[in-house]
Amino acid sequence: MNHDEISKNIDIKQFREDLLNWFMAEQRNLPWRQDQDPYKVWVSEIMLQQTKVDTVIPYFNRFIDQFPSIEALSEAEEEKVLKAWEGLGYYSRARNLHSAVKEVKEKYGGVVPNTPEEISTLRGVGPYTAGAILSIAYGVPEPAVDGNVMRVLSRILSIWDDIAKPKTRKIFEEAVRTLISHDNPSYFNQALMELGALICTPTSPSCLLCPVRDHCQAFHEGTQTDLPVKTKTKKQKSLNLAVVILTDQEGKTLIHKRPSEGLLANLWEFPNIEIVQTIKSEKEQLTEQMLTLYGATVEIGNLITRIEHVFSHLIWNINVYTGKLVELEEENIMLKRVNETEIEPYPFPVSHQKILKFVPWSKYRD
DNA sequence: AACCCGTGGTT
DNA sequence: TAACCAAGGGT
Repeated sequence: MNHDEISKNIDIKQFREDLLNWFMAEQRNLPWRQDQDPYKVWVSEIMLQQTKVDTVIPYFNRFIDQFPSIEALSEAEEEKVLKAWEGLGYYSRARNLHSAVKEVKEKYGGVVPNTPEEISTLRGVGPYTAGAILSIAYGVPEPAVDGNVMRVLSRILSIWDDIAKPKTRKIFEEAVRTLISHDNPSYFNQALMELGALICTPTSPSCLLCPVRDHCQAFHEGTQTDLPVKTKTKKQKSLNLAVVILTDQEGKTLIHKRPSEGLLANLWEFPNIEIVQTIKSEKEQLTEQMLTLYGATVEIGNLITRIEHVFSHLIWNINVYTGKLVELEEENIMLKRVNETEIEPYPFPVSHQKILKFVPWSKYRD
């Protein structure tokens, strides 16, 4: 959709004016809108990926409090960064941000780069985030196309391409390049997203309150709830896990650091295995696998609870057992023996925070 | 391109 | 309640 096709249906100048006037009057007062510090804009944009504003606010405030600058974050230990991210999900965002901030410190003298080419090389900064930081922090007229923008513009411009397809984003980027205000790219991009969050919502948009409904083709044609077109996602797969809370002779409990790649990378958990359908019981499988995986000789006790945890793409059905640690072949960096007072610094995913509630700490408290 | 990667709120 | 949704990126 090029400039001529768009200007045929829309008075672009009037559209910008209506959108910006609405944003200046109605924008929410958010912590990352206090200033245009590129570092804070960056942190907020990473946290806001696939995550609601209300969820991000407390995390953002604590994170900036703890790591107020590029300098501070670049000197932090990864374990501390993951702990600050604990519960937010998509933990590779935290590890990528940490790594990219170190790179900005070393390679760019601590100054976030202000060109699309340079900023896009940073880990975790894709097309959306690059455009968001450049426009919001530096006033560069780059598109920042997220789910909101695709929903809003699919309605305004009556675009029926499937927004689930990766290449569709380019269509919207071209549209934004035509529409964007060069006087205020920051407010223009934020206004499109704010409109998507507050007015032009997915299921029941508040068209009667919309500042740009006069420009909206979908509103004119009554197709606003048919747009955007988005094909279905496939449903999650289910996995059966057995977790064991192993207690040693001193009454300490064993925790394990997950691998540095894949699901919940570098987070801590209780020893666990995937249960497969065989003749062997769960307890037998646990006993064997604890030896194979951890070099741990164990006696499995009772099933103490069952927990379900839903991820975006899979479901864990977890059976939680108690157990005794009889012998550990070797002490390992990836294995730690902890008691209740020592557990706090370790970052756990929410799935294991649920399990944490069932650890029988009281059994060996003095 | 298709799949992996979390979590919590809404419908 | 199952499905959907939210300021996406990496592989």
